[in-house]
Amino acid sequence: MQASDITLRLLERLALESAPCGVTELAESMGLAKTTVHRHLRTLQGREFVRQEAGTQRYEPGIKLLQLGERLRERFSLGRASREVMQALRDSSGQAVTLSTLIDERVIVIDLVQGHSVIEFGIRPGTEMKLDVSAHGRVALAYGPPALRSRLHEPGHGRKRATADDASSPLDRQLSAIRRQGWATAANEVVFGINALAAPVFGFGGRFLGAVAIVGSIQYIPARPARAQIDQVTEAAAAISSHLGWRAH
Amino acid sequence: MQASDITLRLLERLALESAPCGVTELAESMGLAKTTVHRHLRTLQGREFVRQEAGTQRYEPGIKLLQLGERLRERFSLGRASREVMQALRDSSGQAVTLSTLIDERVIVIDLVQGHSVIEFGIRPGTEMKLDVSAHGRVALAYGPPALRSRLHEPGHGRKRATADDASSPLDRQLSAIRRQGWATAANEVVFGINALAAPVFGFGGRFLGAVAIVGSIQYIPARPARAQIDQVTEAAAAISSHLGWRAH
DNA sequence: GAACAATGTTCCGTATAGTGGAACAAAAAC
DNA sequence: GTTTTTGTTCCACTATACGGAACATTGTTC
Repeated sequence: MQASDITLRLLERLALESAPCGVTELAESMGLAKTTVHRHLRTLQGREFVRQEAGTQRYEPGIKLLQLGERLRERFSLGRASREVMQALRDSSGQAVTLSTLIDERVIVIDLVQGHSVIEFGIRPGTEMKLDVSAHGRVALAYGPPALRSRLHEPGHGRKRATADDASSPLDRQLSAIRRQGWATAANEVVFGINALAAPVFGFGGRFLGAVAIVGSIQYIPARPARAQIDQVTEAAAAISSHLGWRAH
Repeated sequence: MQASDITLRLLERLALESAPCGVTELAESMGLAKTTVHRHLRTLQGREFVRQEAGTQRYEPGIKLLQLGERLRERFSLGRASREVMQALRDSSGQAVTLSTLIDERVIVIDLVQGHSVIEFGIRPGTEMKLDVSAHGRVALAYGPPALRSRLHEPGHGRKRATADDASSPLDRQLSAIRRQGWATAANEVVFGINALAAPVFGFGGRFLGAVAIVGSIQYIPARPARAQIDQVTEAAAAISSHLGWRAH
């Protein structure tokens, strides 16, 4: 569907841009006629998805996207109970807290409680985490559906493995270790100098739903975290799980 | 533009719904053929704006909207400096903190720091506040561009006034009072039992940018707030202003 | 201050591309 | 097992979106 597709591309483009855009500029970079772009912008404007800056006549995203995005946060989020637990974990650990869930077999960060440190780390909600080079991703691999593991072979998703189901491969040993201890870390993997400590969240019947993690400088979250820090995270994860109807034995 | 408009309406509809929707259901409620809806959903799916639930084949919003919405927060927000100040205000006041700004002459809540109370109030980012029956709105009226005041006469925007520019009208007296004291409240106006205390934020050259407010039960924020509480809010507003390049004399 | 080069916007003919009825397959309800 | 739902495909018609060219406004340059 051509027309609608152009509209969506335009919308996305405007939202990702950090300043208002002109018609000509957009038309050239998207390989379309000025007229076409203009007509699409009008349509988007009609539903308040974009607005036109008053002084200059350039276009920028409207508040509709903000409203819809905010609405979606609640829909994807694991209930508001998780927010309270996350804030408590932030207060006790002093680090930023992230919550991820599986959407279409991809690990997506859906919520973030900023840390109290001067320098704030921003893992934007909506960000996809790599499966095997992030704490969230490794927890998902260890506790999530087996189908996830096969995604590792897809291009762009982590290191290749020699054989498809080699139980003694380094990755599988890692995952067993994660299952045994109940948590995972990823020091210097996503960003150098940063570490994350994640633990799984389960729903009714023990179904894997996602992971909570604290994220911070490796100075505060060492590669081998302290017992107390680990307990804070695993207990927070267990607290969210119990709110969602699953009590660990 | 018909096709694009249908796509946008569908997108909005799906985002506002709280559960996945079926093709037939959508088609009937929007007065379109099943075929048409299906084709549009496919297009939306192609750009990851919607996804299809695995088990049942119903449609629901994808993560794209979440990502774009999150991106917009930063764009509309008054810099990340405001977040730190807002969190500090939340900690010192114990109440939820909201930040609003003017977009197209409308007062829009763009950021929210949740309070620590057991019951959390959720003024969702993206929400538009009424001009003369909210603390944010009244601050905008008092300090914002004069054009705002004329919007009061539009239908659905607050009480009508007898004459267009009656300097001695109750509203104008209210606004003068707000300018004199530097803050506004709105007890029991938006929601009964809830009060808000707002103060203006200025940018470079003293241009009005928006307002910060604490929001909470009238039990904690009385109709006539305590001096200390007022100072907390006005000082937070001044702190944000100074980050944005305007230092009150 | 006039000539210029940008911008966003409108007009309009043409051919593409989106619409919806009817038929399809595959589940869910009875 | 039958019936009624669901999501999906096929296809002919016509509405509809595309883009070239001309327009109206702005800001720039000499």
